[in-house]
Amino acid sequence: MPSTTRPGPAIRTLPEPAGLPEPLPEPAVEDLRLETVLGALSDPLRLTIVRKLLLESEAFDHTCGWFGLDRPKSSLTHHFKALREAGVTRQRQYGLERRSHVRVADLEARFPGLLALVAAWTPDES
Amino acid sequence: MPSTTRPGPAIRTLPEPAGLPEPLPEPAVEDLRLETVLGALSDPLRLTIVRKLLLESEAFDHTCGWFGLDRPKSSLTHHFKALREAGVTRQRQYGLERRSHVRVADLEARFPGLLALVAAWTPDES
DNA sequence: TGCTAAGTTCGATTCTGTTCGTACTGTGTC
DNA sequence: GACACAGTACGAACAGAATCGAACTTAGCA
Repeated sequence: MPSTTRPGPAIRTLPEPAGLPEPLPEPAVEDLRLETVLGALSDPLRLTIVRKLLLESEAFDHTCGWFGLDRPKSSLTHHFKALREAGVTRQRQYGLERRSHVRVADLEARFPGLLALVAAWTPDES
Repeated sequence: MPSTTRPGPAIRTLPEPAGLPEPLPEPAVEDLRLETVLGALSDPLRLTIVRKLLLESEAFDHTCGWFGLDRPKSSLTHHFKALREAGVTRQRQYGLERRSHVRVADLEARFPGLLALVAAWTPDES
């Protein structure tokens, strides 16, 4: 049992820099479910996204386009939404763009070590 | 890249106690894929199975029946097979019974910390 | 004002997984 | 030998997820 189970009524956001746009709807830290997060990460494309965010950025948010994924936009919307709704990423709307970053602190608090596995992952080289 | 990528033609089994029945077909350690393992673990019933194996046994193998799962046999066969084919569990045939245990060493070698998350998991209490 | 670009929404299709009934297989026992 | 029992195999029904085209929304800009 995580000791963070009872911080009262679901807090949705974390203290982050400042004056940023509101994050799009996402599960609160204490509502993160292992099975849901694992499900979101059980897809190579989404692993690619999260790993790229972990390794090649972490400065700050990135747009869909930044990833250079060769898929139609509607497919990307789908996957980014899946990641966000599982609680893996946080998305913010900056004008036209929707930028994402990994909820490192939240995930590390609830599932320590999980992100390290994602960072160490390599796509199937077959 | 895992450094264990080229031990020649896939070795299928590990040195275990002795004179045990051959394990049913399973992926070799170096063929374990994160996305596949996560997919296998993204199901509450299978998380229950693996967690129970980790916490309440680890002495040695257990039959399907031992888990006391309230599902038809054909469903259980399906889930146990999914776990085995993903490389999470190893199964051996003992006469009539098919017994399972978690491939702790293999998983720990490839995905360190993952099993700890499963052990810490609790079913949705809603 | 009207274009362009980022991304969404919707809906259709396809794929994959789950669930489970029924029939089957093989071992041990009386 | 015949029965019970653990578990599989097969196949159908269903559910949910992936994929993606097409039409839409909206901010910024010329």
